[in-house]
Formats: sequence, structure tokens, C-alpha cells
Amino acid sequence: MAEGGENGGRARLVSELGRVQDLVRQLELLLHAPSDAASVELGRRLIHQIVALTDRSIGMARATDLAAHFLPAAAQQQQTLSGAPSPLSDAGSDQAFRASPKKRKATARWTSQQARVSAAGGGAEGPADDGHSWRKYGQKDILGAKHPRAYYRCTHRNSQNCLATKQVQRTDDDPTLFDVVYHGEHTCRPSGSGSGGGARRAPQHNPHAHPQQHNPHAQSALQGLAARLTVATAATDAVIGGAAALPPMTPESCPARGASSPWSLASPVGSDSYGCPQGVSPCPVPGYRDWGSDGDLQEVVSAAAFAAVSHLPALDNEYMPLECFAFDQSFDMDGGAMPSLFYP
DNA sequence: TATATTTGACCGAC
DNA sequence: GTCGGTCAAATATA
Repeated sequence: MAEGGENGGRARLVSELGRVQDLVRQLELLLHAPSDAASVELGRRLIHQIVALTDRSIGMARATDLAAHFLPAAAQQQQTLSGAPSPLSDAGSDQAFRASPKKRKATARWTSQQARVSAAGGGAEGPADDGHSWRKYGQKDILGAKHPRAYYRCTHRNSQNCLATKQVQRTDDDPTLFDVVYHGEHTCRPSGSGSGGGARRAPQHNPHAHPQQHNPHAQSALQGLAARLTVATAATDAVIGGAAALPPMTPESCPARGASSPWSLASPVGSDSYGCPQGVSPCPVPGYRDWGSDGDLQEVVSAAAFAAVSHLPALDNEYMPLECFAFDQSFDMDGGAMPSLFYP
């Protein structure tokens, strides 16, 4: 572990991410222009460059050889992103807790994951859709917190006995960021979501979050891109900083994570709040898993970018302005800051 | 009518 | 007694 080498690698990584941002801005300008075949092709090339750059960035992150720092830290699984211990975070089963309804979870045994996500895709109502369908069952004012904490559980809790829950709380320091804590694992099956009923609303989507979100496909793709990139960079930070303790997600907890289609293009990310989507990773946002393993981070970023590419032909003259999202290039990888795509 | 959200109450842990 | 998590009735929405 050469500190100098790490710092140099970080600098290059930041530089590469900056180039990605530039390319995204070029893509934005392209989307502003009248759409034609040439611009669509140019857009595809831009996206491919973005993918290539992100791949390089991922390679740089790996080259720093800091995953070895991250992996032992992940085993701790006890710290929040801000470094404070989480009384709710623990490995193990939640079966004991379920035996006693209303029993406080502080002593229960949970598999939990934490994420800090931007409001991109969720507007003021909450963070971007994470690919699951959640039903809100409570909200509480938390002592010392400016904003209440919302409690969600899987829509398929009753139908499929899926016991996954999550807590969403707006951060005090930045109202555009949400701390999301996931408990338990999704046991619901994707096929179970389409059985007629389904939700009638998308509770975490604010259709008025941006007045120019006309094209649902483009909107969803870009929202998904932003949300995923937020998490991807967060994971990168965890790898590089070696301080964040993000629990590895087991394959069992991510059963539908397909190798060929991590993000469903048929069902635009961010729009499918009505059930565990077919072919979509059930854990895109909370899926910190083991980022030290090959392909994870790359998969997230690349897949999100390709999702945007795939929707380009449908953009026409409608667009989601990409200035809505911006890398925080000033993040301090050593300070545990969370580099994110922000949605101002 | 079915499903989701809101919100006060309840419960156990501390 | 306080706090956090959950329940469940009332209400809202499509």
C-alpha cells in the first residue's frame, strides 16, 4: 500500500470522472439539438466513450489495490456512512424479531445495508426508485433529526412473505440526500408483481420534480443513471477510503441479479415501482455487495450508461437536462465524503 | 373497489 | 419516561 501511489491513483480517478462529466454534458447539448440520425449516432458514441471512461476509472480504482482495505472493513457491517454505529445494523436473521410484533428492532438481528442516495429520480419526495416496490407503513420524527424517518416494507410482504424493509431519512446537512437503511432480504419473486393488482401510485416519484421531464423513457433512463452512479461512486469511495463498512450482499439476497441484464431496459429504471421487476436486480441501490469482486462496480456504471444509450432513439426532442446531475468533484476520498451525482 | 398513504396509538427497549 | 419501530383505522387515489 503505497500512499503516494494511492493519491496519484485517486487524482487520476477524479480526472477521469471529470472527463465523464464533460462527455455527459456534451451528450446533454446533443439532446438539446434537433434529433436526427446523425445526432443519435453521435449520442451513442458519446455514451460508449462514457462507458469506456468509467471502465478505466474502475480499473484505476482496482489498481490502487485498496479493495483489500475495504473487504475487511465490510465485515464489520456496523457503521453508518457517517461513521456512527447503527443499533439496527447486524448480521443474522430477523426471524426472532418477527416472532414478536412491535418489538423494537434494536435487539433484533437483521441483515442491513445502508446507502446515501441523492434525490435524483425521486424529486423532493425521496430518493430514486431502487427497483423494488415498497409500501410505506409509518413515519416518525427522530430525536435530533430535522426530518422524519419514513418506514417502508416490501409490497409483497403479505402475498409472498417478503420481509424486506427500509428506512428513508433525509439528511440534516443536505436535504437532497437521503440515508436509506435496508433491513432483511427480498424473498419476493419477480413474477409475483404482475398479478393483476399492483400499486396505483408511485409514491416515491414526484412527477413535478422537474418541469422538463416529458419523455418517460429518457427520464427513467437518466434518473436511473444518476441514482446508480451515485451508488457506484459511493462504493468507489468505500473502496478507496477503506473506512465505510458496507455489508456484502450475498447471492441469496440478490436472487434475480441477472448476469445479462442487471437493469431492465424493458422496464425503465425508476418507473417500475409496482413490483419486483422481472430481470431487474432486486438490489440496485442497496446493492453494495462485495464491490471488491470483479465486475460489480463496472457492471453498475456500464449498465446504467447503456440503459441511457438504449433509450436514445426514443428521446426525440424531449429530454431530461443533464445539468440536473453533476459529480461532486470536490469530494474528499480520505474524509469519507460521499461523491454523488446531485440533483440540485 | 382495491390499493396506498397518513397518522395516532401501542409496544418493547433503554 | 423517552424513544424508535410497528400496527391499524381513517383517508386518499385511480
